[in-house]
Amino acid sequence: MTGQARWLHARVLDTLGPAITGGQYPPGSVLLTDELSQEFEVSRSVMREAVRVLESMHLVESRRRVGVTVLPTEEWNVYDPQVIRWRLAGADRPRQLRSLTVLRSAVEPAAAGLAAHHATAEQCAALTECAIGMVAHSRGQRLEGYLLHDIEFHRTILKASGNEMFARLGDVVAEVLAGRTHHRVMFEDPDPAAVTLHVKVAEAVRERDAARAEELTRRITIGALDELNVLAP
Amino acid sequence: MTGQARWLHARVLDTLGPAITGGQYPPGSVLLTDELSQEFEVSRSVMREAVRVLESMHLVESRRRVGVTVLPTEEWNVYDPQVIRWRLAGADRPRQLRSLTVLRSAVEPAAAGLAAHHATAEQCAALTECAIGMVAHSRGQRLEGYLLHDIEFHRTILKASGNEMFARLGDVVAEVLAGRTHHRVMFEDPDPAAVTLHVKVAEAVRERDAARAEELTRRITIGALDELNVLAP
DNA sequence: GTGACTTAAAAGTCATACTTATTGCGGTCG
DNA sequence: CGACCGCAATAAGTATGACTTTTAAGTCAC
Repeated sequence: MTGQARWLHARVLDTLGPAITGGQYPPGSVLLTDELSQEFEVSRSVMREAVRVLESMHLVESRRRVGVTVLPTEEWNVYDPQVIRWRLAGADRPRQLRSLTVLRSAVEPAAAGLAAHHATAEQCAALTECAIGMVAHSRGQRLEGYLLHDIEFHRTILKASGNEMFARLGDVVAEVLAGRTHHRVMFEDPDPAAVTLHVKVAEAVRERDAARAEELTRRITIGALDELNVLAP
Repeated sequence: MTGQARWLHARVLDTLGPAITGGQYPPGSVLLTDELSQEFEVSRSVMREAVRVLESMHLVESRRRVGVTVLPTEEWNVYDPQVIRWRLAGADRPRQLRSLTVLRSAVEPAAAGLAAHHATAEQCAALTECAIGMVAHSRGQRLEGYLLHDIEFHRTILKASGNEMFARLGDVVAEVLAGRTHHRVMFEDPDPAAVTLHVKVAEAVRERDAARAEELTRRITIGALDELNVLAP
């Protein structure tokens, strides 16, 4: 996903970010810029830029004569896609997946309702196509293909809502869906009920039935929550 | 709110950030680090740190031999509290308030439902106190006092939900409520119906009635949306 | 024990020299 | 005339050293 970052400060962040969100430096820990720059074998300027980025994510706070202090979890910018990725890669992935799924279950039904009003003809077509793709990949251990269509489906709904805040959650939902798929027993086909629901949502949006789109999407997200409760009670 | 920032790079951001989100440098514009550092009379290192922060917010992208390019709006980290503040201070404040209010109307009812399950005794007490405070300040042009209790009420609900993603929206909601109050005709008292609803939500949470808390909160947010539609149709 | 003074540690700032990637130009060859 | 290749100009990236500022913490006198 991130791949070998081009810039030094980004490469430092690839290590330091996950280390902080992963609890390797618990809140209250003090880091020293000079020490870190030696440890990572980069210049102070590079390390300072990395610290600035961490600071803008409210992961750390830099104070004179003290150092760089790791902030308590409540301060973190947990909506920052980078922070989300770091945390999903870490130890408290299950906890993270749960809170994100709860967020989904609040947002996506509302987004679907709005999408029924605002979706363009192209978006309606895209939804139908995604749903068809999901049906086509719903049997025979073709989870990767299924996942791609699933992600695109939800992304399209969020975008078609016409609300910028909803649209920006597309990446988050993609991470959640990918995380779920990749940590499930891989020979298990997706729930047929969920597939049907997606097809019906596409239908409801196309027919401008907001209430139905919202209700059907709610059932999808409730299903996702139930699944989590079964896997990690 | 921000007040004279201690660090130079932060002072640069206080000007440059709003300039970008405000459309003064439209997407595609190219900035040069050297020029900027002269313009702001800071060293290149300071300007580079500022650019790194903007980059981490996905407002700009830095490329060798080209410069610092302003990214299209869809790329921006619109959940970053700083970005939200910058945009609320700018020209498209109404548009921004609307999309945030829609987000509220999706999230807050769900949060209230969860709060009914998870709120501690202290949080229940705080909610009741806030509601009482709102009632007490609901007449006679005491909007500032009303606002403070209103903000605290919603912050408490979001926190009491027990979901970290919801909790982190407390600041956003605070900004929205403040923005709404400060741009309304100031001699108008708050809607009595809204006040009553808050009292009832506090009651429902205390009595662990999730469905009622959710429904009542939904009415509050629908009211907020209606209000927006009246003021800016 | 309290308060004022001193000190030292760490981040912040600045200037400069140097490296590296990339774009765009210009020239050559097909 | 167009396509391709290589060169040079440019702007960001990196490294380093000198200096400033803030502030925690220790010390000394009262």
